Amino acid sequence: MPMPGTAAPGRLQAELIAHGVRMTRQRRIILEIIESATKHLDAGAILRKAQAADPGIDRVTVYRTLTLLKRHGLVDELDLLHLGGQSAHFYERRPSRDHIHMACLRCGKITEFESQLFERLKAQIQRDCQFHIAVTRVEMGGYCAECRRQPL
Amino acid sequence: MPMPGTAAPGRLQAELIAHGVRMTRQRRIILEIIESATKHLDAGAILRKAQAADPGIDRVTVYRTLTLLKRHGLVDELDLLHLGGQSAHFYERRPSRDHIHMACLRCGKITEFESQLFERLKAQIQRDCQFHIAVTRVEMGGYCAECRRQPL
DNA sequence: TTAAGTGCAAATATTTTGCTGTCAC
DNA sequence: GTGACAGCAAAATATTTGCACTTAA
Repeated sequence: MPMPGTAAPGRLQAELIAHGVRMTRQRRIILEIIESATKHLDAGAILRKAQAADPGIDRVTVYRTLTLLKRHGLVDELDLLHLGGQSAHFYERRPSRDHIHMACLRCGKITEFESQLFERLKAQIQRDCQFHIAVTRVEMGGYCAECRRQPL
Repeated sequence: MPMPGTAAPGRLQAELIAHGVRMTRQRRIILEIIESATKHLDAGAILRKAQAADPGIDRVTVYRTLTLLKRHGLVDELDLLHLGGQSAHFYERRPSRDHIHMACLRCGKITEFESQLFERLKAQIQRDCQFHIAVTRVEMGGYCAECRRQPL
């Protein structure tokens, strides 16, 4: 049984192929990196991991693959509130259920949280605003339980 | 009576002064632009408006003022899902009540929405996750009522 | 075979930093 | 008067584009 949030290996690859997209050695590597990531990666981190598997992979290929995945709605793009002054984007496989990202402004930890209330909020928006939601991005900055216990 | 979402003119300036921040001609211009904005502005748009009022104002001054405002929690930074391939950030005065940003992926219109359900969601997170929320950023991409009525 | 994809180089976009002179308080 | 601020130049970071070669289907 897959862990929550984890999908069968090769799933992204299968979905892209189902969308009629051509599969290449470079894409397989990049998809595998995104699928097996245990934390949020930015384009630079994906590039570094990809080059560890195949030194010839170019930065541009990473960006183009990310664009492709976004276009097919298979990954979500996050900013995670630009912790640490970063202005890069982070990527994650689109989850089956939307979740909220909590970024600790002190230790930088990112926590994810699913909530039935959030599902209700989306339903309310779709109904009251006649707005059809395709993608959501919820980021909250604050202070995590651990940091709140520590002295300043 | 002020319009919803609108504050007394000079309010940002007063708040910065109250925080012990030095007030300059350039800052006054930039603050006034942010306060009177009717839509979300990015740094470039703020710069252009500022230079219309005072051609000597430098881009760097705009960025430094935005950093200052963020540090004092007086503006929020948004990405608005990078509609149109932008990668710039947008800024808005921090509202008294958090709201959700809805970005139409077809016409680009940004709509804001306040919801008691969202307040409940935040309360749930603070309670269940022991996470103290300092700033929120909620962006939803989708299709607005008008665009849904139009033929493709 | 051939349309799509890759790598390389260069360009673009956005934001930040170092430094020197200026101004708010 | 002095420490914070502004402008200028340059750098750093992040991402995109043009083009010739390669490859998946």
